Amino acid sequence: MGEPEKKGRKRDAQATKARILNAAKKEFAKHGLGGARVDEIAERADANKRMLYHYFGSKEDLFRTVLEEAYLDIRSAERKLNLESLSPSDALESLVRFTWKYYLKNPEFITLVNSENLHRARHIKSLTSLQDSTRGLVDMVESILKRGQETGEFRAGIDATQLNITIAAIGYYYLTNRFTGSFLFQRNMMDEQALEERLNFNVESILRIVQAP
Amino acid sequence: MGEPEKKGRKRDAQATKARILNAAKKEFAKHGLGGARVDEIAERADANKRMLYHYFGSKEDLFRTVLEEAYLDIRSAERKLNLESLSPSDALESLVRFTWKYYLKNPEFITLVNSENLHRARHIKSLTSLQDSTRGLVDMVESILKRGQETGEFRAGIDATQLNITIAAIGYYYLTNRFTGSFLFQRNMMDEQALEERLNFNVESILRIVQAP
DNA sequence: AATTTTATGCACTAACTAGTTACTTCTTTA
DNA sequence: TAAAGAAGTAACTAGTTAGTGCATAAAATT
Repeated sequence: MGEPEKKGRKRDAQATKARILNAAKKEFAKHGLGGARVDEIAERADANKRMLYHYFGSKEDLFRTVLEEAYLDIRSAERKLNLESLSPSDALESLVRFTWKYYLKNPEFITLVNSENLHRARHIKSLTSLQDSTRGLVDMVESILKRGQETGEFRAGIDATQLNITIAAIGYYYLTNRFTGSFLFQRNMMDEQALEERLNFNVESILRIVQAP
Repeated sequence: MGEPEKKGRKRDAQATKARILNAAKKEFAKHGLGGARVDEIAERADANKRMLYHYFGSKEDLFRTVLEEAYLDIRSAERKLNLESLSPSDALESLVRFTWKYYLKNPEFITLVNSENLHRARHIKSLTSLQDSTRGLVDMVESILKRGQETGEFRAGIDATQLNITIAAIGYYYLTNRFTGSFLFQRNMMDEQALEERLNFNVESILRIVQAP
């Protein structure tokens, strides 16, 4: 009864906008940009389609906003890890574990990124804020690598962007292809033990890649 | 003038089927299952839509056939590598390089797999032949790992499926996300030098993951 | 040559979809 | 409290889309 009923609900632009955005994220993640239905988004947001167009302009503009929020959210969460305060190895391990868990808890992120790449990244092209926060992530890894070289833990000459891509890749690929993978490999890639094994394999892989001989 | 004109073309079921399949692969890869247009496929195949339904039953059945062919093709190409005749390290390096080049030359493969995973792998679920050929690939890697342990090149306890997934991941992720990546990292991920650097990074990564201390 | 089977083409439909028009209701503030 | 503006709704439109009915043409078979 504490839930706001549609009839009795007070007018609240912010809240309506947020509901639409949230419903859109789910719908776009589930069906991709092409497969998503504007009517479905409006209905699931418990809002009117006219409101959706009022606040977001078009289906594609809505998609752009959803993408922007998704990217800003993961980059913001990464910054909160405070990797500077950890040893280089621990910092890298933390990042691998965080990335994995973020993908696991936010499976929409992966599908949204896939969809945006199907459309050749044309929606985010105008969002330079995303470039800045990405630069921040690369800098963070670069500084970890530098510290690791200084302590002698890590070898020299590792490209921070390449390592970043690899850290994302080994989690992302496993999870985005979990449906075909579970069928083809004939093992349930999503049961608890399988997930734990994969994460451990990934942590070990990244550390082996950077470790000094 | 040597090209078969639509009017004068002799009837050839096999050829028509193949043209439709080829056009479908391109269309599905470009727009995903949901975004692909049946009319467009028929037109690009220089065939009639009626033929498409005659041979393939439905859009989804056509998609299934395209997927099956794509998977069988990569698995078949992998088998031809003859990795058994190489040293364990060389075999693994060959597999990494081959996988990368296959994705690069067949970008539709990646998009098709992404699309199938968006649909929770429901189309390939009936195709047990794909499970068999996947099993073959895992066995191949397993045998390389075993040989490597025997020669002392590789450490023990590496899971062949995990390694397989990682080999695919580090190439696949880079290429499927090349559009968002090029924008976010502000570097052209597809220029010749970038591709070469990535491939070298990947070969080195895989070898470091398996190498004995 | 007659008959059957397979390949091809056009025109149609029923359902769906992004976006809009025209309107009402609530909230704020001059 | 009256007016202005913001929030919300229902019904509609114009264009698409997957899939089909039906007729015909070319091979294959008898």
